[in-house]
Amino acid sequence: MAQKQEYLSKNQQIVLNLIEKAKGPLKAYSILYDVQKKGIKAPLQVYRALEKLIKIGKIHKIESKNAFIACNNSECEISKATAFSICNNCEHVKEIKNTKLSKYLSNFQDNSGMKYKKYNLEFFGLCKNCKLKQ
Amino acid sequence: MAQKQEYLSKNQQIVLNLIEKAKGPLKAYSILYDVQKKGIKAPLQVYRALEKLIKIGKIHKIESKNAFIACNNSECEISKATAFSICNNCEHVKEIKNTKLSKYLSNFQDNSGMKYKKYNLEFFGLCKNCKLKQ
DNA sequence: CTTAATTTGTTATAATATAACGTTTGTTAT
DNA sequence: ATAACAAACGTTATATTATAACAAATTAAG
Repeated sequence: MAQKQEYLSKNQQIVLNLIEKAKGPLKAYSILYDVQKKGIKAPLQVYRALEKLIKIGKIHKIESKNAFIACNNSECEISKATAFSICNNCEHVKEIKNTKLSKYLSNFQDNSGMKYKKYNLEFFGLCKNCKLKQ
Repeated sequence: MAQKQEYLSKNQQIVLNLIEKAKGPLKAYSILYDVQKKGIKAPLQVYRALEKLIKIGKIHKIESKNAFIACNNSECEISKATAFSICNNCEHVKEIKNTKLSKYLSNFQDNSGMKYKKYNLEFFGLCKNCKLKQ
């Protein structure tokens, strides 16, 4: 489980800190708003930091929400294998840690002859809390 | 396998025809451009048609590409269970038909107590063609 | 040190998507 | 057939998400 050492630049560190202390996924422009006090002024500065953080696996993008969340899972080495559960009611998002699932998907092969190097899975439903309230 | 009969409105039919005859996923504004000769003038007209077509399962959205593709799969009843393979090189997108996979994911449960009603899975890699060319 | 690569700051703009409004069309129940 | 309701329409304006292009500053490696 060797951790690839990555040195983050100032902007990358600022953005990562914010995302890591957030309760859920953050959107790019909300990140921008929050880091303006730290001197980051333009969307591109945020997007560039996000791009790098995704590349090194520190965060993931929730594609269906255009939002970004800290990686919470040692299984998804460098963002190659991601799975999330998303509550349709409260919008709560959680990264799924499940070895069987990740093995199943990482080894998945269909008849197309394509070898998959990466996947992203998003499950939708009602979380326990919201199920009770209905 | 009873087919739910759906009557499409004029705009919905125009947009669906275009998507169905396309070779791959189409983006909303490219759809708009293509259907202007048919009288559709504004983005919202396209987005409304897309929304309905997704709802009734005629098309799917490829979230990582913000693009729309015709449904090619009797397994994904009303868009509840979708899986795609996406080539990182040529951008070719194909809906995956695989009963085992869809059963596995539809029945997937983790320890969160959440019952999943819907999922979207996107696999990335190199398709057979692009693998050869490398 | 110096060369190359990465990151930065900045302005402008592209691409994607929705709000709000009033009108028209289609469906259902009488 | 018509009233009542729901769905779809057309239109304008605007919100949201993301990237292009360029020059300067910083950092890593030979």
